[in-house]
Amino acid sequence: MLQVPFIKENKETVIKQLAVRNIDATKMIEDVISLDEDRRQTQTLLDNGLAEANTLSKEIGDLYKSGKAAEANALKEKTTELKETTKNLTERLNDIVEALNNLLYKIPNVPHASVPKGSTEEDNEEIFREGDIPVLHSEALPHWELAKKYDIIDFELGNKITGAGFPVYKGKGARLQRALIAYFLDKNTEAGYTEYQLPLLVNEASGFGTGQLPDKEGQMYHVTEDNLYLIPTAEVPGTNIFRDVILNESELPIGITGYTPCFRREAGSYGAHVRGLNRLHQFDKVEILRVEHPSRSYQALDEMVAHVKTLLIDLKLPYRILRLCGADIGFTSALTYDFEVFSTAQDRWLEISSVSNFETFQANRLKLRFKNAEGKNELAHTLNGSSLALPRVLAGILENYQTKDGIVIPDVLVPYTGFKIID
RNA sequence: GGAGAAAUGGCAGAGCGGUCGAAUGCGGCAGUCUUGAAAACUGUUGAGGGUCACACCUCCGGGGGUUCGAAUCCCUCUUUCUCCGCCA
Repeated sequence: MLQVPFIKENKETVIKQLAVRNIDATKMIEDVISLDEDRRQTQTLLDNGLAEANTLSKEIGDLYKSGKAAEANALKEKTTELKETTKNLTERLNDIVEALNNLLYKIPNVPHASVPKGSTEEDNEEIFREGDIPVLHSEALPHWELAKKYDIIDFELGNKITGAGFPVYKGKGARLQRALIAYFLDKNTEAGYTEYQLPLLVNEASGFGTGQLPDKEGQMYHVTEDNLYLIPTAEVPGTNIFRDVILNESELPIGITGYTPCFRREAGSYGAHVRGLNRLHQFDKVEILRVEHPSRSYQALDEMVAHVKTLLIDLKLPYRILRLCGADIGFTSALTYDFEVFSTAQDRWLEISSVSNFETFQANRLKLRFKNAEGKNELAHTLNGSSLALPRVLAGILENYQTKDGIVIPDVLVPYTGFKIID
């Protein structure tokens, strides 16, 4: 969430930049400012009342000690009224703070200056493209057909065991999946990220910290019995490592990577465009995540983008990078680059990574700070990105690497799979 | 799942219902000393709100209560530890 002092100091810019998301935030911003004003006034009134009560209590204590019980009792009378006032003020303050927070939760992050305005995902800006699109033989198939042909992914079996969107990977399909996970983790570790294994269920506070709660709980599976949520991405447990943490400046930057299954309800999305591996309720993803000094978070974002590029170059998959427009960028993000792999057999681009800088938006919720050079606590910047999301990479490999003899395994993966072809 | 014990500042660890934001030790930071370092000594060292800056207010796991007054008493939740049961 945005910081109130920031909103106050940059009111016009905030409104102008939120317009990039097609939001007219004028009223919300003005309400925030006036609620905050209200908050401070009420707080001051309350504080004065409490100060008076404290003084009275001390006097009463002193009077009792010196044996003047009668005078003490007289003073007690005065506290009754005071208690009533402070109680009312406390309630009023709580209401104001709640209203203020509810409002702040509704305001998305301020887009970076480079984010293009736009009304649909069509307006995302392609900034880079690399890799040759293979020319496939005439009988080339989409990946769900290939999965069936080589018996490596069983969607029907998943339907039986769980339901739609929970595929079962079999034999070389399962092994290829594991190979990709291991490969990505190794590459990320080489690039300086520390590997973590994280919980797959998170509590409410964690969901809140990264912004999935309170508004987007519909995205997550909820275990009501224990009030826990299945993670939609490793970003949630990963970033919450740093909830309520004050780092030393010297500890920055921090980079971590982790593989987790991800669970998403994806309510309401059905149809041809979600066939096969294109959109699942459970999928695997390797994530990279950073905590950065504000002064270099955009440099860090560039480094993350450069790193993800190397993975795709190594896999020899044709890809492009999009700078998301205001209509498509996530609620918590200031700037997001999406990576898409070209799926030849489907003749379409598949999103396989999303790399974002959240600036202080998450840190503010998380209370993730570092002690800066002046010895003051300052919010850090958080960033994360997929490196990479498995199913669509798998789809890309199956489709782009298919030959009449079978699916050729990309060279860099062979040490991990132990085989060179799926046939 | 059952029975007990506990939860205090970066860590360890005191704390009688009033003067406790909290002793003490360690650690951290600054300084003295030293060619430099160590040791020793001196000082300093939680977070949030508020203010131009002070003042002032809040926070001793979370929430609620008793009281003029709560880290201290009561209720409740959570977590941790020990024992039992179950178990990869």
